[in-house]
Amino acid sequence: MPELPEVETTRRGLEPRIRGRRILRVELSLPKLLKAAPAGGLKSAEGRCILGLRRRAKHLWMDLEGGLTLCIHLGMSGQLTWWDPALPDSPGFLRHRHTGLQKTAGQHAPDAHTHLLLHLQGGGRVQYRDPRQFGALRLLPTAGLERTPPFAGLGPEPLEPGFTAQGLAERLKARRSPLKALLLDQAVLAGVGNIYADEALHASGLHPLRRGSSLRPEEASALWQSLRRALRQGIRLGGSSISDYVNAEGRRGGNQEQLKAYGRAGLPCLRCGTRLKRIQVVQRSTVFCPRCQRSSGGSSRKA
DNA sequence: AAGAAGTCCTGGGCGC
DNA sequence: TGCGCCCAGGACTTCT
Repeated sequence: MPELPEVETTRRGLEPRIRGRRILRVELSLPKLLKAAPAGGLKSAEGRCILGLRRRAKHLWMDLEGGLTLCIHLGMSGQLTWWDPALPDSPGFLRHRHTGLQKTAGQHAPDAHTHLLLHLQGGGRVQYRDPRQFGALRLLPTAGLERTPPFAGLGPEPLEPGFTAQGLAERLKARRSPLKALLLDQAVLAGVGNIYADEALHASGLHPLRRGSSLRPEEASALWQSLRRALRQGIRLGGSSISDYVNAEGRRGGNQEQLKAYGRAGLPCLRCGTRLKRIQVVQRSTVFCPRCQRSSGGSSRKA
């Protein structure tokens, strides 16, 4: 599931290849992905130069000349890749696990799940592939983008210097929801999803059902630090490839092998050896260590 | 107003 | 070998 580190990895891989290039033609084969656009639809992007690629939360913002920005959200299975006409295509997605074969690395030709192509001047194209179709495309005015729905309500960027432990504590202390729900709430802080929420809670020794209002200042500080560490590590290792995620070159990340909680239910905790438990919190699978992440620790209540 | 629940969608894993 | 069931989940909408 592309969260902040995966989206940032995609941005870093793609931006140098597309900045300063002109979009010649746009092909959108799944129109329902387009949630907002001028009257001309995505055709309005044709002929415009790409000025840069920014990230806000889990969104990618492709700034175009003439004051428009193509906003891309990868949903949970979105892949935004660069296709180079000079390179060979990989043979495809091979069966893995039982056979020991991996998904082949490298660029892939468009298939039935490729919903958007941006053909650039001079050859090459940006490809958007999204098997589960949870992604979203928007073509919006660049000016005031931060104040435009659905971006207006986003919380702070957890890796920005302005995001402090005190700031996180402030945001959590008025809330009675479970920590897990608060970390997933993009209005509380932006860019965290199920993987990094579980990792940060495990690293900070906090039970996912602890209520935000129950945190002592030092616990909020620990969570702040764990969160930033988990996100930074995710970026450093090129993201977590759990199901579909690949970077701009079509390659898998390396962080999935470093995860200590997410996806490890029933396996021993890497810190204390206790079997990790899985519970549901706000309809999301949540893995934690019943020993390292105790629900007590002050004023929390059983939920 | 915060919080809970329903919705979209398809590939993969599993049981039979 | 193959069918069908169920799960995974980001964020929007709807409801209490």
